[in-house]
Amino acid sequence: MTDQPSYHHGNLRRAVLDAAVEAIAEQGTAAWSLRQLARRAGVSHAAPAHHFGDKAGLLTAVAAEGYARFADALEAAGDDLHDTGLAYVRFAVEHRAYFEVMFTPALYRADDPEVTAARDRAERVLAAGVRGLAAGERPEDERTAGLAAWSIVHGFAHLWLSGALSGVGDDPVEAARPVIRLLFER
Amino acid sequence: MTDQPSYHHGNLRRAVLDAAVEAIAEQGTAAWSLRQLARRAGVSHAAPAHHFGDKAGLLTAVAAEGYARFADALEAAGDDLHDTGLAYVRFAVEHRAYFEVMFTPALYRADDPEVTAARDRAERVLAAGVRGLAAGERPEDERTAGLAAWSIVHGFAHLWLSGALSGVGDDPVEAARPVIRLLFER
DNA sequence: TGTACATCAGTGAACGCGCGTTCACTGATGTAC
DNA sequence: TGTACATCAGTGAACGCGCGTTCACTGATGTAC
Repeated sequence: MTDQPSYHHGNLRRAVLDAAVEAIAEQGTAAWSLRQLARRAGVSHAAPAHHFGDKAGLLTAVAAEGYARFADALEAAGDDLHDTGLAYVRFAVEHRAYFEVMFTPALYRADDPEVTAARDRAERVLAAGVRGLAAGERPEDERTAGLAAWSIVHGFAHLWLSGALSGVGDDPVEAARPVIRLLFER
Repeated sequence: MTDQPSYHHGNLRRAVLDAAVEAIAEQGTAAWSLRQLARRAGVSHAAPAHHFGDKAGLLTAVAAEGYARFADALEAAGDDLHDTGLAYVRFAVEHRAYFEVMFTPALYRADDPEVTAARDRAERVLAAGVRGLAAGERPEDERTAGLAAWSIVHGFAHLWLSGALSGVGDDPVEAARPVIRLLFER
């Protein structure tokens, strides 16, 4: 996340992170090695370990960056919970590598402070959206509404990523629109 | 799936499958090898490959068995879509290894006939539940209702498995109840 | 401005290890006569 | 019922390979004087 310019060969940290995201998007979260990433990034095979320690360290950086970008995307969607929901689905689809790592905590150190800070920020954006919509309801109803909203967008996104929604067309964000509307506009 | 009694050492195929499910539940879908499974099952290291060919073959068998058990669980829940939804969440929580493999098609051969047959059966149960509930509505509304129902239970289950719903208590099935109710009973 | 030194990102050869795969084999079961 | 043979699930030694890790190094940059 610190994104310092590196000394000898441009920004190696950035290059390795990008290679990781690329490899995960192509091959999933399992089928890659630090050496493969180094080859992809055009650096020595020892460089990734030098920067990140091990795979979990690298994936922790991916998760932290992912949650930060995710929070940015949700914030940019504005105050309407529908739009926040669509932004949630759009992020998952457009950044599937980040999304898959973020929601597979067995892969990384989920208690890393940078990760928890970025994740908390994303959750605060979602919670604010729900509060705006369920204002005046009883606290437990607001909580249920929040869980329902989170579940429906997350479920839609994950089902689409897993290929289960093949009959839904090639624009998952548009396909999500009536589904999200159904939850709150009746 | 065929579950034939094996010749020399009891049911080796079954033993390897059980070891795989156990290992995946403990360590995730990535951090295991065929040799490790063989050790866990107490068989020679060549046995898993003998039966399943490779990791993808083994995971294809896990996915097929998972979808079959999943369809059984949904069928057993009866005609009420709420109960089907709760059964969906319960299956994910109680059989997380199967569930995670099933919805990560990059891990296995998703076009395997046994897999597609079991998956189609599960989807038919879900579709029937939605039809019972959305009867008389326009086709596209029924489709939207089906997507919404599937998304909300899948999202809740996946969020819980990923540890994101830590504030929800230790009984995810009970916690899912009001969330599912919110979708259809207003 | 110039020189000498310290720092440290990144290198690359070397290592030991667990992996998947191969392959000749063993031995229990099923079948033919 | 007994014998001889075929089948094939499962074994275990051996292989070559890519992996993560170590470690002495290189060389560009930053700093002190």
